[in-house]
Amino acid sequence: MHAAASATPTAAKARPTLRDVALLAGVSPKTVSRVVNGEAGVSEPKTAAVRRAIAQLDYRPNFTASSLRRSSGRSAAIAAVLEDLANPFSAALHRALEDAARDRGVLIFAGSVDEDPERERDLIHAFTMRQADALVVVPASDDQSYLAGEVNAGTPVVFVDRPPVGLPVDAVLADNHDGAASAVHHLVAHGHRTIAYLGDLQTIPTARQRYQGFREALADHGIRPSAVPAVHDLHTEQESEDAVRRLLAAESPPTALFTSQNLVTIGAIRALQQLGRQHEVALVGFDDFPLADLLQPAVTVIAQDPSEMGRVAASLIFRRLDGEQWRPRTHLVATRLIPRGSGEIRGPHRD
Amino acid sequence: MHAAASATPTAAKARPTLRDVALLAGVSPKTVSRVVNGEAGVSEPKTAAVRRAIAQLDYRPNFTASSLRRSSGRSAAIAAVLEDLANPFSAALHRALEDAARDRGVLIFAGSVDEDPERERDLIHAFTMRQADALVVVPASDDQSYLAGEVNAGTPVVFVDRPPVGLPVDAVLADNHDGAASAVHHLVAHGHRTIAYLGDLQTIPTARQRYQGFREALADHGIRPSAVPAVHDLHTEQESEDAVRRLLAAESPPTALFTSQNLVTIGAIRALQQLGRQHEVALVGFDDFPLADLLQPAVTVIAQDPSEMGRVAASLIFRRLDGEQWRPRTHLVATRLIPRGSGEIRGPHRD
DNA sequence: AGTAACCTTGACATCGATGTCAGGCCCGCG
DNA sequence: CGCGGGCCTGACATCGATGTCAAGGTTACT
Repeated sequence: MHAAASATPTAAKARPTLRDVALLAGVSPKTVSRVVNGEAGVSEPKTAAVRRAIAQLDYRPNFTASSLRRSSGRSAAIAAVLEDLANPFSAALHRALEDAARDRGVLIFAGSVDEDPERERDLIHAFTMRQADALVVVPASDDQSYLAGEVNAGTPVVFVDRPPVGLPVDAVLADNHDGAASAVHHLVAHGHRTIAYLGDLQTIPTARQRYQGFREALADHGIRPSAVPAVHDLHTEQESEDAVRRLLAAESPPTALFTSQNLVTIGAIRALQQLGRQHEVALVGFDDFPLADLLQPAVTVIAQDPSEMGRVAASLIFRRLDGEQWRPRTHLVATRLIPRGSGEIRGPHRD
Repeated sequence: MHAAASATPTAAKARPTLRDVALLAGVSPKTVSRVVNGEAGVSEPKTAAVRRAIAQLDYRPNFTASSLRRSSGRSAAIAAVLEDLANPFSAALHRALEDAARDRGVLIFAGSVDEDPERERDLIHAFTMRQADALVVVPASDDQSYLAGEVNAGTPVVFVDRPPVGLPVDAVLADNHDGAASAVHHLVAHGHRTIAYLGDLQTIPTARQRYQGFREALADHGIRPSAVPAVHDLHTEQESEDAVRRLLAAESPPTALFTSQNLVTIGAIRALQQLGRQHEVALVGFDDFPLADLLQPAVTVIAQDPSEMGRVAASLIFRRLDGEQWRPRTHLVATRLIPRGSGEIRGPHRD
């Protein structure tokens, strides 16, 4: 008689545990544990018996159970709180983290925040409840002091792309100020004076920094920032497209555009193409994007290096996990101006 | 006297456990557990005391520990084994999974396989060791029977984009055959007969299916597949670019190109642009990509719907997790031809 | 007044694995 | 022959939390 006849037709066989292996191999659980973890001091015959049992049962250790008991308590997983998994910046960052983590057998939990502060907290909450060993965060909220507990508990935390507020942790940021300034210098050098600024939500620190760099660079050339048009809080392609249309319909329209973010850049291109003016209005966009070199004109950009930012973030994380200590600081990753055509369209001024 | 003086200057305070809360609140651990999980039957004063203690200690439940003990054993995390987190298809799929999982408080582990069968197994191994509740897999190996144990243990598994081999599980696939055929019909309808095929690695099932659809559609129009040029195993933009250059330098070059994948399409565009022939050679690419509509000419594509594929995959996963049962089957997700210009360039034939 | 039914509460075992430690065996040495 | 010292091995407690169950106190009823 089959004592425990299956309740359902497709009875799910429970996963074998270390106990099952021990029973089958005729040894104690602890000995199986030793073999699984490659500890020395198990005789040849027992080792063989255990290996046989493992193979026969297709046993796989329960990693979460073992990390519960293990002294380090490490889960060998880190969490990435990103803006949106599907956007190229986040995806490249995520990928760079993965590559760094792979070497150490560490896995990654990732989630999208979509600029929603509440979602940021929920995600981080969920990740910490699952014992993530470290956090990489692209924040959306304006205050992250709620993370102080985690940091004090020894969890390494690194902010990427945007600085932490109210929390002393490492940050890896693009050099937004310098990048924006170099865009302005480039455009001025090509004869432009009336350079419009098109920017993302002012709640986003990077947008503010870029605008700041933009203004200061203008001032360097003796141009009053208030003399050039600036449109803020553009967060979709459509909003940007509309804004560009309005700007170019004005009385003395700008001869060049500086767009402070990807979607804004693309919206601007769309507007320029529809107006047929893409070869006469200069454009420099912040942040590179795929196929920028195949458009006509190809698009001059201030390229960030999300992969490098991910590598730096990962290195900070792992060094802290390895026990290194230092005072939290900000790590700037340089940007690079890539001239491709749209930024080299000449303006009315000699320079 | 401070009994347990900190060993290191930045002493990491251990995270409080349920026991600590119980001690502080003056109740038993079990009672704390009840409050945390919202179980009924705890008196008002004790509930309040527990809540106070939780707030005071900033206690957060250890989710991995509780899922170890819990009857279901669920970890509320699912794993996504993708091709490359950084490519748009994988990223869109990942994002769709995340959105579906979010509603249920489920998190996602994701990893890139990079067409490496060994990496596929390693990743899946790592995910199952961490008790992922389900697997979403874009396979790279040519045999996944090694997953039989997981499937038997009741873990829902869904394959996406490529069919499973040697494993009876659900699959969510784009209609590659039909999509490729519709590209051919479209080009023939625009007067083309000599349509070159440019394809990815033939080891990839989708590439084979697309080629099959291509050939059969040609045959429908009385064109012998052997009469048109076909280049296989292109896996980078560069290889594709070179291949197109060679094809167009031939004696009677194709008047239209069908590119079976993203990178191949982009390499082809690059070649056409460099030759200045992008307005005379027609092109239809399989798989849509960002900014395809901003190129000149804008690129006609057979669009897949990775988000929809992700949604379908998630729905299958969660229905199985909820206990539904059915025989594994393949779910086709339709493709859509998006005419944008490059595919409507007329060829030499009337039709 | 006595007792059945209920509500709270905590003791205890347990999930799957590992840290600790002691016991049994065999070796070699004095 | 006796004893110290390795080497293997397993018993047991434990990680943080929850399932089970019974004890104790109320309440409500006959």
